[in-house]
Amino acid sequence: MELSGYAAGNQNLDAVFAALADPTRRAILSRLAAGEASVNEIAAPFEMSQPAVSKHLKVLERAGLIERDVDKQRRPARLKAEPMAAAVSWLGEFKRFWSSNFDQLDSLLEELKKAATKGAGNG
Amino acid sequence: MELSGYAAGNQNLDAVFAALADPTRRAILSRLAAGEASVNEIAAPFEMSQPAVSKHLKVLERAGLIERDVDKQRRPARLKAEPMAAAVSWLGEFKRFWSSNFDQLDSLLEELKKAATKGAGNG
DNA sequence: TAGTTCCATAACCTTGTGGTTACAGGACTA
DNA sequence: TAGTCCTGTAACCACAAGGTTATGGAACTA
Repeated sequence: MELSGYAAGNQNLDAVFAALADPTRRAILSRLAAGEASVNEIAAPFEMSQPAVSKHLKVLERAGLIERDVDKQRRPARLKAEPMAAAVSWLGEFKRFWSSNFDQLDSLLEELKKAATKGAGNG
Repeated sequence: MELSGYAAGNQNLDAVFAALADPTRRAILSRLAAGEASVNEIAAPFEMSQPAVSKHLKVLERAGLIERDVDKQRRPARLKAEPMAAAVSWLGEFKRFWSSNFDQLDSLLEELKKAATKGAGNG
């Protein structure tokens, strides 16, 4: 049985969590939540060279957290948050250890997981 | 004021996500969800030396994900999952990008967060 | 006391990570 | 065509990560 929909790619959890472990990359993801952005736009707020940012984007891309487009000379990055669901799903197994306030979420989450596993293409 | 309960230590997210990025450490956490365990008990299922496991435990401890006890010669490790809430809270900002199935969680989660911030010591 | 078990630490090695500068190449601009 | 902008890649460096073996110390056992 196990988890069939979310948290299926246990393998990818390594890459996802590792990608999220860097504050620059988390900031990039937050920025991309507001819409896609070119490498220069992404790099602007950081005191860091453009190649460094390109490397971070590569890490995020390998984790499946972003996608790259091609718009003439620009390679805009676009948020692709689905792998986060796998991360949250894994963490969800520990919900009962966080705080009893979250216990109420447990049944709801399971219902939603079942629904997603049955019907949803989620991507 | 800021976020007092969940997601308080943005700093610590680095350590938490980094700790979770290793499959051995995730397995250790899963094992500890069933109850505290000594180093040898933890190390048993892994094809890995005891010092290697000790190192992993140190990483988990620095991330705040486990605590160590002292029971005679044993140093049992105990799950301490609160930092996971910070991780989930950060990831929660992206919920709307995962799947529309999870939209329903949004308001509920916020309510719970407010309640936890007000009253709960969560520790 | 002597031996054994449990664990931490030290020293070391290999690989990965995060940063740099230098450069190349595609696509606009004049 | 020449120049400039945007981006990726290569080469390099410092350091952290994950593993090993060796060792030492505290506590139980005989």
